[in-house]
Amino acid sequence: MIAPEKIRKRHRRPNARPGEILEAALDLFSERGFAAARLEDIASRAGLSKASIYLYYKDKNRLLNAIVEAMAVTNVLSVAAMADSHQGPMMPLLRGILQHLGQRLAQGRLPDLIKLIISESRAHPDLGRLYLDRVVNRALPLFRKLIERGVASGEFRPVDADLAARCLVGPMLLTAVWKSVFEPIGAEPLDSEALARQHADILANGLLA
Amino acid sequence: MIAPEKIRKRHRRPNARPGEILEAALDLFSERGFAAARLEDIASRAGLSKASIYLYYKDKNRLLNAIVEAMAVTNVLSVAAMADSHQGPMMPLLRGILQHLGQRLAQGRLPDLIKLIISESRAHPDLGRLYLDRVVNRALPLFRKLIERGVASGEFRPVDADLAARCLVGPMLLTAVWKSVFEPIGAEPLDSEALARQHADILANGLLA
Amino acid sequence: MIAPEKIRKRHRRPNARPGEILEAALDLFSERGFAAARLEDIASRAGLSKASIYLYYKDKNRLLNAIVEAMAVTNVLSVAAMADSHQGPMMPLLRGILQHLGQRLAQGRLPDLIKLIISESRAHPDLGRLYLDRVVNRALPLFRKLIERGVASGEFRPVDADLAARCLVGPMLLTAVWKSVFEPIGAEPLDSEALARQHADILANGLLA
Amino acid sequence: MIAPEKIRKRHRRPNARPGEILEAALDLFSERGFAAARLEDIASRAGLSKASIYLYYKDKNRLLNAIVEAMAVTNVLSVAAMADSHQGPMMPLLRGILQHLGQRLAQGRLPDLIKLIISESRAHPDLGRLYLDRVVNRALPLFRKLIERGVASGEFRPVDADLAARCLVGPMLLTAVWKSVFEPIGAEPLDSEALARQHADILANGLLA
DNA sequence: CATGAATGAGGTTTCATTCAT
DNA sequence: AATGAATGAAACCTCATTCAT
Repeated sequence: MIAPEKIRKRHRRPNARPGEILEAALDLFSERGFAAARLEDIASRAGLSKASIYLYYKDKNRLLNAIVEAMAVTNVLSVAAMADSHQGPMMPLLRGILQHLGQRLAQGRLPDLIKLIISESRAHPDLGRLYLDRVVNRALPLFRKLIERGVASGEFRPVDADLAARCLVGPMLLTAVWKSVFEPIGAEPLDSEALARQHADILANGLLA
Repeated sequence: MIAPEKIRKRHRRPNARPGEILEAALDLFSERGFAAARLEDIASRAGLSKASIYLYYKDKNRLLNAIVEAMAVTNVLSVAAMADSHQGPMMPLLRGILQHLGQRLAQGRLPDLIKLIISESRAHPDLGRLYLDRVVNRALPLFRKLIERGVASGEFRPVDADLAARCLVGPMLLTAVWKSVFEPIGAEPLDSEALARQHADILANGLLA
Repeated sequence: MIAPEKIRKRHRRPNARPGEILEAALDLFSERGFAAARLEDIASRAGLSKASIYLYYKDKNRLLNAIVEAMAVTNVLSVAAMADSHQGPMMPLLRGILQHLGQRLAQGRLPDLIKLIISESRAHPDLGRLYLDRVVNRALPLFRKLIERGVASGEFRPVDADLAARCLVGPMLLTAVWKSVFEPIGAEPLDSEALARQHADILANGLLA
Repeated sequence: MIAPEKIRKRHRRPNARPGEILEAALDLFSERGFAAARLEDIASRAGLSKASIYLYYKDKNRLLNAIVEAMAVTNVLSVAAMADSHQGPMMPLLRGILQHLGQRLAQGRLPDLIKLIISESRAHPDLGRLYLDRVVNRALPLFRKLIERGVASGEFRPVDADLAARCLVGPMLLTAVWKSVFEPIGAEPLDSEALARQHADILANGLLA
């Protein structure tokens, strides 16, 4: 029952610092853009001084990279785990994956991360390629293989698996963009889980009656 | 005996200047991001001096707005025109629209424009809302109505038209992002027209055999 | 009879600017040391704004290099010219050279330049080697050859010409240091021309009666 | 069973710490210049932490002063001792003094100390005046008096004793600068004892045959 | 219409110094 | 006695913007 404001500004939870900084940085980078975000604002949102950031990250660019390194892998891993442990027809698995992504898009920082990648990859190619290697080029082949499996087993019609994988991902990307770009400027919120369900439905059965 | 290119530089297509500046600005803004793009680089790519940009645009922000104002509307208009002049079942129309978008994504500056919007809307909400009003909030309802029509006529299964419209758009957005973000940093090119076709196929018939 | 303050801050004597900046920079660099000298102070002493310095010199280091490049060569050249055009015994020439150096040390910026070189060469090895190549390694051999000639002709006793050359230069260096280091903090002024004369006298005849 | 070097680190020659810090500081100050030298580097070279320096010296400036205070006096004292205990003609004494200085310049930190004084006296006038009072204004009069004695006894020709004293010192200064400034950036080493001998020779007999 | 020159404002980064342990 | 962590202050450098020609 210690009064929390008694906790010192200095030496406070030293192990939590890096993560707090990353959170604040992702906030500011996705709000203002990397170049326009001020280290000072990041610092004050993370509850420390501008100079202290440099104790944890060598410079602004490293901070950017650290965000991606810290956050990028998780989502692919969880999807891969779902796929690995799956038996039986593909469609229920795809439905499950979409539902899972719908949830992550609804709750966490994934939309902001995706927006950040889109915004900064050109100007920071290393960053972009990191994401390409660790996420995109893992996730797309994973989806592609699931679809190929479905086609091979006769569950799916013979589609181009790579293109179909992108059709699968597209609406998820749209959701991420909607939540990170348009909702903050006043667009009406999007129910990402409902969209994931509807998308799974169309994906399975098509529009035609 | 004046060197002819001297004449050209000064008196050349005087009305083309603004457009050239916008092209150069879109180049630089999508390469570096708005904040990191230097007016001087834009100027030199447009073939004039930094100070001269101010003869055409009051400041850097106006330049950004001008890009969106100049380029945003076109695509919606063409899609709307296709919809207006259409008779008969919906699916062929949707297929045509997707094919049309696939082409525009393959050729023009549309991917860069979309990337720019995604990147800068948060920091420039006016810009974002402009795009939301003029493009997003025109295009999505348009698609929604087409789908509603299909549902009403019994051509389509009873789907949530708004969500379905987003499922329709998602892969097109993914294509734009791929072309403006990942291809420039080394990802393998994406055939946007093939993807549009595959997408139309899945949209119509679903994956299931 | 034009009021001088009517002269515009902008666009004034554009060709004189680089030199004015170098003068001001040498002032501040030798007063405070390179690292401690503030660009802003240099700018204000040169009569322009901090940012304008960057129109002429890429950064602080280039400014430092430019000083040495601009000022270093002159003195060696004038000494070399005296040596080239000389006939007859060596001692009068050496006397003339010392007298010449005594004058330059009394009037110009040479002491400050030398102090700058001494102070900054370690931290800026390129700078030091530039001076070593362009000045030291030209001047010392030049003196050495004059002494060797005197020894060969029998005018001088058989001395080690290289060491003797350094004995010749030593008091001039001391003068430079005295004027740039000790006079500014209150030491009594040194008559560099008298010292040059006395030095020439001792050099010729020695102390012994 | 405590690792012995642990004991050492903590309890090792507790009184040696200040001196070790001064050595490290002189290293860094003469390598980088006072302003550019980082306390952290000094600390790590002295084998302790940045904050610990403050246990021994109040701030960076005191550290600088301490160097001069600790090291400056020694050399004058030893020279004065030589002079006091001397009998007979002056020239052998001068020769001995030069030889002695030649040795100190070859072995110890004297060149770096002199370079430091030259570099920092302007920006730290107290430091400069300290050196002026304790060293320069003791050493020069000392030499002057020796020369005056020689002149009075008829051993030396009638020279200006003050200027001659500076001629005596000049080559020693040159040696110090050479060793602290030019050798570290690649100039060929100078044999300070040989130079001292040659200098004594010229000083005694002059160049002329 | 066009631009070279100039600058004010602002951001990143560094570092001496302090504090709590 | 010793130090890891934290920060305020300051300096370099950049760049959108303006001015005079």
